[in-house]
Amino acid sequence: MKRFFGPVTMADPQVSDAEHELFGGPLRPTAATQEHDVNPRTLDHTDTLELPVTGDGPFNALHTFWKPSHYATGLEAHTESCSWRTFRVGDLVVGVRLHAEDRTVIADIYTAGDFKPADREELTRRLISSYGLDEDHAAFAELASHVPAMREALAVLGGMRQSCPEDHFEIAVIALLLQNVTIRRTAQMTRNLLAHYGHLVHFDGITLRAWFTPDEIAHVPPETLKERDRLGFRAKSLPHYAAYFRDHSTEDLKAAGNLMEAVQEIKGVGPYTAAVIASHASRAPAAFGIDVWNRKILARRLLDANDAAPETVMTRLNELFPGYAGTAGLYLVEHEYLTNPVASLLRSGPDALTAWNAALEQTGT
DNA sequence: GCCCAGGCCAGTT
DNA sequence: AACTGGCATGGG
Repeated sequence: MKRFFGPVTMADPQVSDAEHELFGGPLRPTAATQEHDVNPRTLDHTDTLELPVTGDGPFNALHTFWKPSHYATGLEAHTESCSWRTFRVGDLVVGVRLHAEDRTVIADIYTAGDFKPADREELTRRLISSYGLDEDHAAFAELASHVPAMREALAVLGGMRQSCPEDHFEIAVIALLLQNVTIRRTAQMTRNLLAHYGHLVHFDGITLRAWFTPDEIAHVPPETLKERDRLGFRAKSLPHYAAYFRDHSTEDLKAAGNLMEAVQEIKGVGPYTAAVIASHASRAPAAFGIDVWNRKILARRLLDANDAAPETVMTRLNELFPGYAGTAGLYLVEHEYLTNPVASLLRSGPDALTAWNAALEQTGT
């Protein structure tokens, strides 16, 4: 460990703000920040998948892969024409480079060590599902085309699908970290968890983080999550999340009669987090997790008010887009951020990649 | 100091 | 069932 400034104590555990600066956020003073050089694990090109978009309706590759409203995690990076993303497939860490040619998504796969046929099949299913490549989109497009408040969003984003490269556990953790904090705090907690328990990989010229599995974090005591990772009251919840998703496979969850109710048995999962899991990982188009952020956006766009009660907003959303509240909310929120994205596209070219990689590799463990 | 963030829970009416 | 205070933390 390199120490640039004074002693590093247990009370000085946060990761640096180097990548935060890269991602465009304001900087806090970093006088005593500890900086480590971390060697990412190199993944090799092992496969190429060609995935046709089989669902009907238009397909918008850029805005399916990249969502302007999503905060930076280091798990993915995007340029105008190409995206990189990590996936956990069982215990494997997989790097994927995505681009689209018309209605075919081409996924170059990078792994360390053996990549079995079963892994290939699982990743194929995962990619198709994560980006909704087999989902019909025409019905929503038709419905939305008749709602004036949606017209502009549909014109610019049409063909965008819900994206959720996260599995149920991963998206549940994201939603947990969003609870009752600013995005700045969410990003801080995400950086801490991924730096401390995730993986750093390098493939196709880019360095990215990868998630931890439930097994890899289930043993971490709440005190550590609170004091070292700055999770606040969420520190008590994360171990419950890890245990639940360790013990309930994706197949179990799909078989659950009512997923929204089922996951609320987890301590720290309420209506909002359950709806995020359902609408994202389970891709339920009618589910929408309403929070103080999207509530205000939807109040302006659907009710011509600066804010409104959540029930009022949900009633309006459901009456305008029956069966598609989640999809409609997605379009309106992404449109809100399109001209001023939370995490911008990477410029194409070696300089931008070099800066990106350096920021991730200097962030502490 | 006080208030608010991309909520949830346990304890009261 | 519907309210309420407390929970952690950091920025404005």
